[in-house]
Amino acid sequence: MNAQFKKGVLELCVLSQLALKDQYGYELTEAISQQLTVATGTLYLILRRLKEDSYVDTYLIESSNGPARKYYKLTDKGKTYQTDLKAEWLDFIEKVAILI
Amino acid sequence: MNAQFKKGVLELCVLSQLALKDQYGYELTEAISQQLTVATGTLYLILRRLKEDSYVDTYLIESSNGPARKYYKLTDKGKTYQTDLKAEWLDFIEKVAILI
DNA sequence: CTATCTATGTTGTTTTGCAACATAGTATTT
DNA sequence: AAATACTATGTTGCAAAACAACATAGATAG
Repeated sequence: MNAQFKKGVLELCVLSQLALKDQYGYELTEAISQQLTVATGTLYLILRRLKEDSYVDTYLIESSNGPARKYYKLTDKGKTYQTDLKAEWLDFIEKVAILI
Repeated sequence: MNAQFKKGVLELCVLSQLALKDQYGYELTEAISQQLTVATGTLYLILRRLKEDSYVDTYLIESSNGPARKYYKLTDKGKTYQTDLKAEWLDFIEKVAILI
């Protein structure tokens, strides 16, 4: 899969998945991997960026079958960002459709 | 406009524009700028890459109002690449649509 | 006790677009 | 003649983001 296509869009995918419900990193990796190939480390980089920019908050929950899970939750700022970024994406692919 | 969204897609836009007809750099810049904001230097970098990879050939034509124009023409390899890349793009945005 | 699955994280590399700058021919205005 | 603007091509340094590879660690099955 063309790695360049994903630039910026993976972030939107993560935000949109978190808009559905709080999820932990590994869970997100599996959800997104059903559609797109993505390196495991990449998701954690995106999540760290999102937290640094206050788009998400995190909380730990114990797991019965492995290490504790770090859940990610959209902040209000994150919800706004997700809405804006999605609109920008839809506008973008429309304009590309005209060109190609 | 989100610069990251463009990664890889600008190349497809250039290839698709050249699939319509041979064009010179400045002409391509104006055509693509009608839909997407793009720095002038960026187009020339893409065109150089495409030539290095033998996706396009070039030829010079004199101009009556300015310097000579370097026209870019898709090679057979370039046509195949354009078709494949377009299919990959359409598949990609479909998968993103499921996630967001 | 070794392998496997779950789970999170770091580091170095590569690709690509952007801003800024450089060059140059032609035409128009001052 | 000089300055400005438009057309046209190109280079350089920088920043963003994904990838591959690696590191860590708890729980469980063989």
